[in-house]
Amino acid sequence: MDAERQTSETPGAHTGGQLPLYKEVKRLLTQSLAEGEWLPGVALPSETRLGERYRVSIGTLRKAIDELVAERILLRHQGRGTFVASHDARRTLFHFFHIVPAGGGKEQPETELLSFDRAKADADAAARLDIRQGAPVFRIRNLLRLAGKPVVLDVITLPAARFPKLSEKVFRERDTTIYQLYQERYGINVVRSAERLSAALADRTSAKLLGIPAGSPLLRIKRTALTYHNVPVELRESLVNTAEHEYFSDLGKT
Amino acid sequence: MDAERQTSETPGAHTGGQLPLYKEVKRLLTQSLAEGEWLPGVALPSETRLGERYRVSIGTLRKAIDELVAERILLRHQGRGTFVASHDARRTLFHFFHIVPAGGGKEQPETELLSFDRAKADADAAARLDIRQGAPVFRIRNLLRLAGKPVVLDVITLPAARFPKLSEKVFRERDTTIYQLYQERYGINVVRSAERLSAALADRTSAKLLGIPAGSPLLRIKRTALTYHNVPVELRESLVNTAEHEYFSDLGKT
DNA sequence: TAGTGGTCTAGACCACGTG
DNA sequence: ACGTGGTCTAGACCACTAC
Repeated sequence: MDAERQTSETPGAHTGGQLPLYKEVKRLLTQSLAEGEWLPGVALPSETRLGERYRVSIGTLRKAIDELVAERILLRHQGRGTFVASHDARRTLFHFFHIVPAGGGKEQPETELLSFDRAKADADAAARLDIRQGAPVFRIRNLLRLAGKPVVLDVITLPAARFPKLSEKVFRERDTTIYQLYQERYGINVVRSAERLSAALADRTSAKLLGIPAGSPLLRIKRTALTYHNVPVELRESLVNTAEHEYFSDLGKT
Repeated sequence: MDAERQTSETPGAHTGGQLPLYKEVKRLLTQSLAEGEWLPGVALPSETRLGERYRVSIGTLRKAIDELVAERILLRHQGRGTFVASHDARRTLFHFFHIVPAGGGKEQPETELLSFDRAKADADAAARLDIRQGAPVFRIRNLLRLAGKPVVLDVITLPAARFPKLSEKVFRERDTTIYQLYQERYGINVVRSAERLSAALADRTSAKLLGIPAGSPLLRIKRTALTYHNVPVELRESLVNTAEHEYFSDLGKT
């Protein structure tokens, strides 16, 4: 792999360091991804070539890629190549939008921008975004409709430092998903999210926007979206009217 | 692997069938697990021995086990062996109990049995448990306390056919987790769960049990618990007071 | 010391997608 | 026909655990 590791002459004896070689390769691959060497949607060099680049056997290289594929950071297509996962509408829907009709199936939400503001990070947001308290953030509120009916109210918090020159205009005129916007305009690829759920009652404002009586029960979702190396890039608090929809969670799924 | 597959003499040419060899090995391993050949907590034969048993190379055998480990059905311990995942209190807490204090940390819940009844499966339960409508089921209601305070109200539905001679006494006298009970008494090992969440309002009964005002918002969790081969074995509907707790969901976590 | 899983390598062949 | 990922094998050595 590197000079220190290459001292041994016998094959299969490369465990000199404490970190397995394939983990190191994975780290280097992730780093290249984070630096934008391979952009979302494009194919990586072939496994043979990557093996040569990192001076590891193809088996070791594959093991590194295996893990990135398991984390849905890379996608393999037999006969075509290995690709950087890209935020098309389908991926966002399947991996980051967990609201489904109670009956089953899955539909693409339509988004309506309600407001766009600048603000300062409070203590909680700062901690979760790993920025300092009081740092400038953008606050975006959206209303999401499913089958034409309002179902979700989103409040998004973005660290302004990572999204230079973001404006209401950009948000209003986009015709892509929000994660596609981050990706295309800022090179930020959201690869994972962690969510905490609770129940709440609709206040007057939320109720009116969602077209339900005040005091109706709502599902509250607090999400942290992460990019490569588990760096947080977005906070989102969603209020969901679960009268006709549900949040679907299936861990351990193969 | 089998006669048909062994016709080829050259190594590395075993892809005669449509299913990869390691998938077939995985299926056979899962089958042995489901049949109780290796019980929860015990070590499987060594990889070398299993490779001989299924007449595959150790690499292929390991790839089959890799997937079962990723699904948390097996556990590997370097130097000790590969073990069947077992429902001790810790595993249940970490992999099947997603309620955490809003502040963080994780605590073991105490369970109080509220009622134990026989009933007939309605259409929905029958469909989810893959049994016929009207088939006999057990219905168990539990109150779960965290740090001494009531937080969760559980209604469990079990297909009676899979749990012969289950009685209130058994449930009342257990000093283990419920999934340990299934495991030890019925040889049923819950390995995965799928959950659907929504928000609801506390009715009078629930409110009284949880010590909150009627009309308080509650998180409703509908869980299907599955054993090997994704066979459903338990339904559970939980009502959670999320005033001081949250449901934690982290898909895609490595 | 012996046995187990963990890592790494090298090479052959198969299946798929593209031209 | 060619290049890509997918499967399978065989063997060497390392790291950990138990005795």
